[in-house]
Amino acid sequence: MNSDILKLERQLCFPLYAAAKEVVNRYKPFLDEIDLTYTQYIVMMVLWEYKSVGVKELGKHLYLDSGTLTPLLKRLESKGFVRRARSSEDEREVNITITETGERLKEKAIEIPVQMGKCMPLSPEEAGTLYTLLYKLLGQMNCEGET
Amino acid sequence: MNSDILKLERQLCFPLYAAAKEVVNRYKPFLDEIDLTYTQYIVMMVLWEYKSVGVKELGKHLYLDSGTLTPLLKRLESKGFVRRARSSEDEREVNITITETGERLKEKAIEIPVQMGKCMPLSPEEAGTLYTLLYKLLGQMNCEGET
DNA sequence: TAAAATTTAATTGTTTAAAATTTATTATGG
DNA sequence: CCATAATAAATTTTAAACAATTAAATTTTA
Repeated sequence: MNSDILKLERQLCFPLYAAAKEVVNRYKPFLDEIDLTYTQYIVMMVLWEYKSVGVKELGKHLYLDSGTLTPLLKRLESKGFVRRARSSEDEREVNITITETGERLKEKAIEIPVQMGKCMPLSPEEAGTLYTLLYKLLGQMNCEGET
Repeated sequence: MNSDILKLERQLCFPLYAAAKEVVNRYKPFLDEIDLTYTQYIVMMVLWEYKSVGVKELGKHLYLDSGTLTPLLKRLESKGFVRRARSSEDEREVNITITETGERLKEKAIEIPVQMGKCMPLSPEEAGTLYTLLYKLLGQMNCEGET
């Protein structure tokens, strides 16, 4: 009757799931100030870096698909941070381009990682280890080969 | 112009957020077989261990509130895995009790952590380190004292 | 004891997330 | 050239998550 296997505290998935939620929650007060949700924030991060990307490409960066991105990008567009336009070369593609307003948002956002860093109860070495392990997990997880 | 700070690959939050989603996704094919979502699965884990808990207590275990749990528990009840009943001592409280059907589900679920373990591209030591760091993060995160 | 404060779930509204389907466009094989 | 494949985004559906509010019950306190 080895049913300890199913205890919550034996799972690795649970602290991962819970910690991710908690961290996203800690961002909330800071993100509220610039009128972004966490997911909108990471979309903006990609745009601050690349200025213009297709929805598909954006999804590849963020591990998200059009079902999540389409409505989210429409909200970002209605806030004026982003412009959506079908590509002229390939009309199946929609290009997302950052606006001037979106660019200016970056100046306010720059403080967020700084503030959040202060909340992290991990040493730089621990944070580095965590980062490495998470990317290893993210990149190599495999239950009967896919994507 | 130090704007590298806002690059996606400089963030710790992002691999955490993305890895959590990926891991939950990997559970899906296994959980589909026993007709549970991931969140329903962790609720059942608590119930397999404690048999009966209040909504409040359940939320404390899982870092969830009644806004998430109430509809989820109603779904579990309609599947027959759980019974909901107001406490007679304190009628504000709702007690969640596992049913016989819910108990039997455990026998099928027992294979899931075993299967998932095989997908983990981490050594036992790495998994242990990750586990420790995640719980440290979960327990000690603090941006101007709260909960 | 009566009123105020607190606690507990439930409800409502918004956003995120993924699967499945649909629609439009582009690429390709015969 | 055309029928068919494949691709890209959008839409729909179901579920989760959280904030804010409401409603009911219990405790505190005046």
